[in-house]
Amino acid sequence: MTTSPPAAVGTVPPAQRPGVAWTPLTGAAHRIAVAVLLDGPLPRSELARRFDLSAGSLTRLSRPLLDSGMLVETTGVYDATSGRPTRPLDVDETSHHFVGVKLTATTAHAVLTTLRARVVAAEEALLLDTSPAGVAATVAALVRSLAAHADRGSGGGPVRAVGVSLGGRVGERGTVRSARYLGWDGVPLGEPLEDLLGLPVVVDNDLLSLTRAEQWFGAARGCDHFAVLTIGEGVGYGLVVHDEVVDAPDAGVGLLGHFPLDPTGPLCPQGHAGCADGLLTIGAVTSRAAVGLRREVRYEEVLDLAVEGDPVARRVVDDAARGLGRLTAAVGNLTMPRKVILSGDGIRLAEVGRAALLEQVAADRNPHASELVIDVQRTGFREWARGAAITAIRTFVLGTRA
Amino acid sequence: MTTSPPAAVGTVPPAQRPGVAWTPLTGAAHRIAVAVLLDGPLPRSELARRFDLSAGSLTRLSRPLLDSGMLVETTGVYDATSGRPTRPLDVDETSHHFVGVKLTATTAHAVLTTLRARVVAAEEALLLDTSPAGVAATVAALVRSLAAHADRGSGGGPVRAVGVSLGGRVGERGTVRSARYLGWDGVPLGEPLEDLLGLPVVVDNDLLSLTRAEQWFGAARGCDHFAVLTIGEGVGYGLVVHDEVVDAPDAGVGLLGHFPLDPTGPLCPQGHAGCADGLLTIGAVTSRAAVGLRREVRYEEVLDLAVEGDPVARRVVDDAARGLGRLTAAVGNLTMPRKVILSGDGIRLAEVGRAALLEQVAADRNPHASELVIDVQRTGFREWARGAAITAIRTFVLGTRA
DNA sequence: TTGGGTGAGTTCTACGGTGGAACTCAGGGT
DNA sequence: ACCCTGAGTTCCACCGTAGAACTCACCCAA
Repeated sequence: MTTSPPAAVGTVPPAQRPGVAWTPLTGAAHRIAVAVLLDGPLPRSELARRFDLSAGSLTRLSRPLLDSGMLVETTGVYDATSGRPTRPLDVDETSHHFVGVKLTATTAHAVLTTLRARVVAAEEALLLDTSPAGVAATVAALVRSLAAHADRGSGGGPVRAVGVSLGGRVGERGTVRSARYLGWDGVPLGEPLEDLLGLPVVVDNDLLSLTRAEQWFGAARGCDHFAVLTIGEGVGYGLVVHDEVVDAPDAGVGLLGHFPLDPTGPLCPQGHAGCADGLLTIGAVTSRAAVGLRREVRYEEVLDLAVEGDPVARRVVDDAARGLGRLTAAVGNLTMPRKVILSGDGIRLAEVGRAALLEQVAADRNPHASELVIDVQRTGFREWARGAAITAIRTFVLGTRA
Repeated sequence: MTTSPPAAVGTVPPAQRPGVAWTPLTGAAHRIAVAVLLDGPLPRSELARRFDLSAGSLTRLSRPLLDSGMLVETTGVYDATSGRPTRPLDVDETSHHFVGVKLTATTAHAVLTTLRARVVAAEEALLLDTSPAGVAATVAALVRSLAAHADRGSGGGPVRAVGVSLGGRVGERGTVRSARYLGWDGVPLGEPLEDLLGLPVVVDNDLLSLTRAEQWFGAARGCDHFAVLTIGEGVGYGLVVHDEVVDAPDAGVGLLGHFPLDPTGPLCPQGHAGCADGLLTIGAVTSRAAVGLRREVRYEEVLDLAVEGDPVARRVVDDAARGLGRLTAAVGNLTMPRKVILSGDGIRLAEVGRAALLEQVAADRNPHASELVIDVQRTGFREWARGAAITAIRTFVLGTRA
């Protein structure tokens, strides 16, 4: 989808070489371009080794990429070895920009990034009107504003594509099949936005988007087998095996919410005792704390109180952290990843309750199991939006949403 | 490994065409041959569609395979459609035979199979001497006996490779890195056996072997995302994602044994309450039943008593089945497979306790989750040995153990 | 200063796998 | 007897690749 040729939005793009599109590249040339994008400046010799190609083939393949300006030769980077110095190939990351928009029930968070997913600017807007047309209008306004920012930037390239992520299932051609928070069901979002903006728009599930973002430009670079767990309003889960995101029908839509963690724990609306939703989410933590503290509290306040040693907050936080540890260990035991990335808006829990978390992971892991790297990533809406931008980058570079 | 040219064992092989080996085939020809092996007779036109090749390429690619006798043209199979009838390609599965041997603490179970993993004969031998040399001698005797059987068969081809599977980690070149049941640690098994037999020998973990067997010639044919759970002396687990077995360092060595299932359940030696080992294994079921029944009982007897309505046996079986249901649901929730295959020597539990099993799976699955196919496979040692044979077939066909 | 060593990158050619056009083949339907 | 249809064949042009022979750019040592 969204294979229409990228068109600039807003003012005319600054002086830009003719440019070869990434998508129609042949197999080997495409692999080379992607490798350079992901792994920074790389000399032709390294690329030849990596893809098992001859040096001659690399010269042949890289020339049109250089001629079109898609890749550039970096200068001044020398290897420590003897022999002729390498002239590594690199991408000019500012030659293309992307906008990522993360939709929540109330707000649209947007970022402008370069081709390498470096965030250049950020904006957000309240979603006063959550009708499809209203959301599309808000998103379009954010994109236009950020695109204008990109055009004002010092010689940078225009916005090439837009990524939109939300909690819900997304089908073909940018259609939102169901989005609980927005109350949508079978709503076309990508195509109306493309019509409004004249730009390719990719709509994707927020968790799959974040997971792919970690894979390409995040904490899981170079790791072909990892999982992402997020806690916030709900519990999110993404899985990458064999260097590919697991995109099963159930992926990314919070089906882990009722994973049993502690049968003595609090009840959830569906009658489960101590399931993930009833133990780990921001709402679960604050409402448990409120019961003990006999007053309403905000999430950050509970965490602060726990740090200060308040017994109620400490207990609530540690219980939740133990639950998260159990969930992390279960993911580790059943999917056998090298790494689990803990993330989400409520993930400070994993820092405040770190001891309880690690204790539970250790208890649930087989002592003979190989080490499981647990990587806590403080993320906010900016990272979710960046994930959406990376989905747009992937579409631009790969030609598909996957 | 085991790339030495296959040599016949025992008598001279019966009249055999020159034969092209599977392994040095080029990419496309190899894919075609494997597809024909796995998916039965296939016409060239179907193969061309499947691999996105032109009809001309298919003629070119299939000719040497037919000339060498690796593939044969089947006759008399016509499509229902109009046009010229197809002449599907097939393999002559009896042109090559394989031996698979499953090692337990006390016994070596062996089967002789065709290229399509059809079991032709089976034998077993007690492992009176569990020293590496003793086991190798026993295995070699079994292989020689079955190879002689293959030679006596009506014009069938000789044994081409041998697969050995056991519970434990297996390293490079057929070295057993650790095998709890045999008390081995860093024991070379594959190479001594190759020397004894003059045949390629592949040693593999029994669970990965069984999982790959289900993938190629078992209940998971054509399914690119499934899990295998076995219960017996221990709890086994294998996972296939993106059509490839997850071969992490922890795969196949029973690390799920202490997966928490029921915190009110019985204790295991490591102090876990209600972990998988303490609830699901044959030993756990029989010892719990023995406590309630005030006498020693065998596993099958417990299951029979449960069928007859004995309250103690019923309770023990249902508790275990619920635990298995919880484990199955956890696998489903965390790895999102299309199918979970329940298997192993103790799997009759899943039939006798079917209601409790399904009830627990339903309770732990999100009601909005997509359907999870639960496939209970009554397996015995014959299937474990067949799994080992399929590992040998894979090595013969693919040239690698994976 | 100069020449050799070294590994990066280029040029050119032979080769092998591929698609596609034009063809034959073997059935069914009218 | 004729055409239609889809399977399979033959042949040729094309394209991506490896490999050999080459140049290039730097370091080092005499």
